[in-house]
Amino acid sequence: MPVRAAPTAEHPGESEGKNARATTPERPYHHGNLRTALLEQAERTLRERGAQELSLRELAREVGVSHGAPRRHFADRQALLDALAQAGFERLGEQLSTAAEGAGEDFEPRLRAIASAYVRFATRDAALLELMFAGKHREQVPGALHEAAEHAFGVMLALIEQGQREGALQDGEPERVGLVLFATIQGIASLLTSGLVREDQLDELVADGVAYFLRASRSPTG
Amino acid sequence: MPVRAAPTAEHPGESEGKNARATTPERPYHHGNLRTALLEQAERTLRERGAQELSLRELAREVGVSHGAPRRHFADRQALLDALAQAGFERLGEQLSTAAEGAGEDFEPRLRAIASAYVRFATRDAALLELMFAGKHREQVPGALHEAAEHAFGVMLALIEQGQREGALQDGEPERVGLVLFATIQGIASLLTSGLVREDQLDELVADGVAYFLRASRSPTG
DNA sequence: ACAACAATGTAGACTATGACAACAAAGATG
DNA sequence: CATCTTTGTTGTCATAGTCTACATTGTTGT
Repeated sequence: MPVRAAPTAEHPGESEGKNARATTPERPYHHGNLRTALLEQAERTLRERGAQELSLRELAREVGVSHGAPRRHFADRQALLDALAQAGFERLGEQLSTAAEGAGEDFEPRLRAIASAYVRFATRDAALLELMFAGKHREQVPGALHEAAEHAFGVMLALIEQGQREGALQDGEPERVGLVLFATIQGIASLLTSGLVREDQLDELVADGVAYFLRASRSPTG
Repeated sequence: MPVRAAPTAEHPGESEGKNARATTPERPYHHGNLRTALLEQAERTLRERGAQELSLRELAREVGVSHGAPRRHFADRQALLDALAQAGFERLGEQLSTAAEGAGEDFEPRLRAIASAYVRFATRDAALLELMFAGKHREQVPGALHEAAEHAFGVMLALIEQGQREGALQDGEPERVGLVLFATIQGIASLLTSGLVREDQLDELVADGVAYFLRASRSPTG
């Protein structure tokens, strides 16, 4: 079902050259920044209908481009999903950063702010977060994705180091301490997106998680 | 591509009645317990190639049944996935139970055993665990699935209550305390399946997580 | 025994998708 | 302005999910 009747060399269509402009909005042959447009539309669909519903062909249609076009920017469907996940980690990193900065200088408020921001992200973009942590038990985790994830984790690391400098947290490898915190928060997000905890239990759970982490970090090492 | 050339009323085949047995293994028209067979094969494929690769038609082929047959047992693909997730939660619950029982009577060893068992499950059945926590941000979480999940969580709850009776944990709603523990462990599993932590970091991380939980539970409430 | 009836499988059709290849159009480059 | 590269387009193929009509078997009530 060609949208416009295949203009071959023999049948140059209605010679929609530089003048015929009445019939169609006359989209240019080249989209301009198709890749970005696809990613944006994909993010919308992802949020509204989940990853399973994401179809390259449908995206192409929605963006107003032929079904083969996306292939120039994403080798296959998985490549698109990876790009989405990467963008997700970058956005998450930014949101964690701004949350931390917006919470003042002190360690504890910053910690709470980061945890809240993380969970807020999970609430608003559940499907995206799922995608970001979808291991796919895939052998090849693309480098760029891993890097973006590390960067988001880096925000937490910096916070841990601040906590240690201020004496609120015990010393020790920041990565190791950070992973425990990261796991707790991501676990809460996981319980949320899976529907095992309701949204109205969230604040309490986040507060509890942070409180446990802080309390443990102040106790003598066992 | 019919495996056996469509025996219609006009062409009753070679009248493969009760005697003709030389040509084919002669599968009975009714499989007997197709549902189970499908689930088992699905679990294998899930473990080896992930959920994305799961195809009803391929399952049907592998089990030796026509492509429409699965429909009698699973309304659609999602129903199969839900059944897999449910079975997963049931199996997880069992494994947590046996781990706890096998660890003696004391609270702390039991806690460690449960955490280890959980993470072992995540290691062996990463794709399945992903499926179990795939929120699908679906409005309708099937009741049976939710029930199975609650049951698995119940094993943790019982442990929490034991800890409280023995004074190892503070008092408080067990559900609330349990969620923090659950989140931490599931978060670790999440980091694992997503590839953000390597398998050789696991033991340490689990030990840390449990230690944090225990230490926090013994400190004065903040 | 046997005649409905329900449960389970089969076969075919339809649409959609992802992936690929051959071709067309526009930009970039010298 | 000729050539090369990038980006889109169109057509094709295999496969999947889903639905419908039909076949076979098991079950049940009489």
